[in-house]
Amino acid sequence: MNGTSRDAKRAQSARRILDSAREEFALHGFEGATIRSIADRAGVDASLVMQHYGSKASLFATAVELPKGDSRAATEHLLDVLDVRLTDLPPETRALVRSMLTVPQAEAFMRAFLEERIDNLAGSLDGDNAETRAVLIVSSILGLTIARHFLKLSSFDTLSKEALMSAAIDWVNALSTDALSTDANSA
Amino acid sequence: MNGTSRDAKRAQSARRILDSAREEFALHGFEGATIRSIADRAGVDASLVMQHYGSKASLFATAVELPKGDSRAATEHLLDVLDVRLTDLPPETRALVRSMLTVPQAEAFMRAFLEERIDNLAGSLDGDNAETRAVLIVSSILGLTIARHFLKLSSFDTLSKEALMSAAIDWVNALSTDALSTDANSA
DNA sequence: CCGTTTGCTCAACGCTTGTAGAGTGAAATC
DNA sequence: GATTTCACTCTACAAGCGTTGAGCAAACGG
Repeated sequence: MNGTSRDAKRAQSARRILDSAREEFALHGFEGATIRSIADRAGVDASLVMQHYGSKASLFATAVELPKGDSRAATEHLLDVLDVRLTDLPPETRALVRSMLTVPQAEAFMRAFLEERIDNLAGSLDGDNAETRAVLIVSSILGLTIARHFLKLSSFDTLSKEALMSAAIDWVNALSTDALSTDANSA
Repeated sequence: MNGTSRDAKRAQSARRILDSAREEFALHGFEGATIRSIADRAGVDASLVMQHYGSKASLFATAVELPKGDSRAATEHLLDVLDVRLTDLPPETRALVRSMLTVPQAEAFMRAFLEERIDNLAGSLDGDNAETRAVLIVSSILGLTIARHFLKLSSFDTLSKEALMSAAIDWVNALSTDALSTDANSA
């Protein structure tokens, strides 16, 4: 009448596999990570990975699934995002970003995600050119994320997180409060 | 006594292969592009690619080699960079960026490139926190480039290039002229 | 204690990949 | 015009990949 020992064991290994997948995808991307490397990391045979998740693609899809309910993106929330992006990234986010330039599926997912972010942000910005400024903000945070966590530019070791946050906040505020002129000294 | 017909033909096919390689690497990244797909695009056998460039890795290295002599990066030049990043990217740059998240070699190359850019820019900026602002500028241009040319966010279709340039210039100017306060209303 | 179920491993497949070497046919040399 | 040279193709190989199905041992239900 137990009924938990077997199921629990299966669920546990499924979880271990998923965690390993996230880490491998985060480290090496979709193509770089192999079913075997994921299985090895989980201390398990490669076949078991298939039996649990069907295919490498669907494993990636579930590994990259974001925690959900993240759709509020007002300006104040933006600072939290910025904070997170400057400190640490969860493995599922790292996995998604790592593969977005080489895997069409990940690219599409990322595009949809960022476009939603831009729409929400543009809606909560006052003044002219709301969408333009929203695009600028979201793109810049993306660039900051990549430079910091993937390219690991040495400046991020040297500079304090506080200095970066402070400058970034000022700059986001500049864009958020419509402090922009409509004319500039172009070359 | 001719001596040019054969050499010329060889040089010509080498060139065609290199162009094909750049395009394939730009489209699919290092791992996604195959020697065979490159050879096919060049209308040539896969073995010839090897005989010309030795290995896939060295082909990628030469395909990604930037035109050289691009090391001046003053603030005014920044606007040109921004302009280029918002209009079109040469295939070698696309190839490099495409693979920078999955190929360690490309990642290292990109890091070195951006760090040099940051150093130069920081040197030519006045005021406090020059390096912090330089990091912010360079990272943001990177993000803009990725969002525009790789993720192809729909906003870039809607918005005019001029509007984006104008906003981006204002914003770069804001960062360039030290118009930042050192305090902000954080959450 | 028996028969069944089932989480897991083993061994193997078909395919694609980068790469190597033999072969071919036309251009260059004499 | 015979011989050499060489740009190029053909064929093949070894390794790695995702994926599959048979088999095993432990957990279950009676």
